[in-house]
Amino acid sequence: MKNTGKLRFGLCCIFSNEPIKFRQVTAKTLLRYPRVEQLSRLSDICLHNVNSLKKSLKFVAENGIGAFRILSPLFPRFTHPQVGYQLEDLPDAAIIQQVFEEIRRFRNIHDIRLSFHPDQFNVLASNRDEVIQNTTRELTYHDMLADLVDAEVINIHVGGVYGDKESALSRLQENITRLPNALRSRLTLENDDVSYTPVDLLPVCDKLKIPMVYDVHHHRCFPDGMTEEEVTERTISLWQSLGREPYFHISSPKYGWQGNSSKPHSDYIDPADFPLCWKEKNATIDVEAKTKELAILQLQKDLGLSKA
DNA sequence: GCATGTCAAGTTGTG
DNA sequence: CACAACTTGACATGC
Repeated sequence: MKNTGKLRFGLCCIFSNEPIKFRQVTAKTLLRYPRVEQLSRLSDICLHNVNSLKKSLKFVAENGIGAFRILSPLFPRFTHPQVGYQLEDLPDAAIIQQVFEEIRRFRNIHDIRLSFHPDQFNVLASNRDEVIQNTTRELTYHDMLADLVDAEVINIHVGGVYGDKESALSRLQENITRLPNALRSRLTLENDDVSYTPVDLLPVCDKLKIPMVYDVHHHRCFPDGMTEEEVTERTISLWQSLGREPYFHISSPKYGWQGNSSKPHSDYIDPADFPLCWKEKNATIDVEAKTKELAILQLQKDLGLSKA
């Protein structure tokens, strides 16, 4: 993989101002129609969404943004037990494949780093077999998409503690080692704001050779005794030991840092929240903010990293 | 049109 | 116990 040797920012999933939209459909709606019509509706949406993805990468490349997080329901309800489907079931499968091909080429030429962040239902530490099976199915879907677009990272949280963190972490490790190799090589673990800190995750990541995505906002919400500098260095060495570029997340809290249980993301990133030790690093930083691409462009400006 | 309730899924903390 | 929060609102319905 090409490496620019610079800090790059990542846009998460959707746009604020830019007229690029992704479509959705619920299982409930689909279930009102016979299978043939379900597939035809799904095909329309999937084709629309891959075209939107292509536009997204174009925007990203034109604006000096180096990474893009792809929204999980790019193919809505793909793994749903009643209405789930395969790519080849869709009437537009061939065209969709062709758009994927264009996306892969574009990504490669412009060195755009692609990732996924499967949502909170994916819990590899669960003590319920059903949850593990659903998670595995969902991660396999993400891995298929990752193949189609040449994405590097599938990033998840550990999830629950179940009153015993050691056991949960050991189940996590057990379940990770059972995943197919290709999927495992894309998997990353992210520290969260209520249960698992970098202190919890780094030893597991070292052992399994799974890199950690360091979310500094979560770390500030849920500190663990390590400094931001220490975690940054450990994160970098983990990724570098695998020959890969480190991955960070940044966001600003909407209602300040006062002991507020509710911590929605702010519209923009306060440059004061950007860790000094991240500057000059060779790393990718996903920007999690309500105003999406506007927040990235503003942050690039604030930090003197604008394209121009 | 526009306002409002709903959507597959897990887990936790707050009020 | 109900609900919001989490990486992200969009969609369906009813007026």
